[in-house]
Amino acid sequence: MSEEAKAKSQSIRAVDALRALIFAGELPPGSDHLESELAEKLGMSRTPVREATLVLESQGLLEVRPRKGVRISALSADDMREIYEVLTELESLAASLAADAGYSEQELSRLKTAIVEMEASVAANDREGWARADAAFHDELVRLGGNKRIQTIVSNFNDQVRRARALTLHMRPMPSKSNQDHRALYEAIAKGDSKAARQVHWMHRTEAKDMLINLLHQHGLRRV
Amino acid sequence: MSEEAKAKSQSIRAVDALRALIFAGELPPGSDHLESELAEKLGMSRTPVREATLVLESQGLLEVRPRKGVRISALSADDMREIYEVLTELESLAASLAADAGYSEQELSRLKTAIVEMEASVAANDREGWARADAAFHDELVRLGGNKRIQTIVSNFNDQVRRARALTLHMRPMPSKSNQDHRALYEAIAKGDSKAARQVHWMHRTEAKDMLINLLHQHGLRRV
DNA sequence: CAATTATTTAACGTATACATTAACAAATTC
DNA sequence: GAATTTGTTAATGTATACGTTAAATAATTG
Repeated sequence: MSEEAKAKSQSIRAVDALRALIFAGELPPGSDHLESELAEKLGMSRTPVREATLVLESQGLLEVRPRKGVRISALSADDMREIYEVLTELESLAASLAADAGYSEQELSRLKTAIVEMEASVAANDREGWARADAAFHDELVRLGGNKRIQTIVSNFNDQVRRARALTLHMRPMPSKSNQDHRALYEAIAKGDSKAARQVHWMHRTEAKDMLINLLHQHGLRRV
Repeated sequence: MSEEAKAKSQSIRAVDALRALIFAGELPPGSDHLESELAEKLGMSRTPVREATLVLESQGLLEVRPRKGVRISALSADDMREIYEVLTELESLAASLAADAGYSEQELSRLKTAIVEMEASVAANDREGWARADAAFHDELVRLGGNKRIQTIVSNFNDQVRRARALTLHMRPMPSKSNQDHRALYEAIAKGDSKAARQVHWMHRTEAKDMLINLLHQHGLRRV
């Protein structure tokens, strides 16, 4: 019943720690950091840090630039568009697959819970709560799709746009239309209507993408 | 005008060499290899080999299993289905984006060339030639889509199914229907009909997926 | 004799020393 | 004085030594 291995390797610790520092904004987008600095900051030698940077580079969170330090990725609006195009497509596929899988209401309970939480959060004007429930909804949707490759890619890309979402969370209107979309998607999946599920979610994500990109432009956020 | 840096690092050489060994079947799917063996085989120390295995693991070509050696990935029919689902979706998106981009016939010339080559190869009963041209067609399609993230993912996944494609190349009928699909896709892109481009390619890839998976089953290839 | 516990061993994970290389500065040449 | 060359330095890339850990084997106990 133990959760995880307690004794993680330094490399894994380095990956986790660097991710945390990046998400916390302590290693801001566009900033450069030497391996030796990071190693000292994390209290370990360069070796596990190097390994961690390779992993994080493959996930698009940073870029290893020999002799210039690792550079924390900064995304342009265009990068954001590219990522959202992929997210839109793959999540829509996941929605379609989930509908085809013929889940019972029981099996869709987490999806339902997330919807209820989003609605409660909107009513309470709680944006952070809404964002958490929204993330849970999308995670669960992709999980229900059952395709592990989609799960991996979507998870990576969500990490990459995490900052941009956090930045714009308070700039946008309360997402009430969004909640309607989620209910419609839920119904489509429950009914096993894969065409509708795909369509509804595709539109939902496309609107979210346009919203996000407009906000970035309006607020002059060239790279985040 | 020099092509590339001549002096590549050992890590990069290790990535290239291991990929080549995997594709050549010298490191067969499912086989295990110690870091030290690989290091000796490549004539370098463990360090760059370790770094290479991390990169290749992130690309899904192998799996690092502490104290059991790195295991070369072996894909089941189900893995193949997952990968093809993603390939289908993302290539179809690329087709749609390419159609929207409004390319001139000039800019579509490589696509056209690949089509002509595929037709000539079918006429000459040259499967290897057809496979090369088909790969060129798909690569160019994705390039025309213009989304770098799609290019990266599709390239990775193509690497992963490379063996399965090679294995089944001689089991399938000569792909003449396929050539019709390619022409139809070309027309849709040239006309700027993104809906049609997406649809035509989606169906094309879905049929290819079903064909491949059936062949794997029929020939009892449980993992490749 | 089965099951558990100790021992061994081999492979990995990490630190570290050092070689290599690219960026920068200085010096020299034209 | 500009441009090229040379030298310096700092950071990375690589090898290697060694500690750590998990798998396998042997030993022991009930």
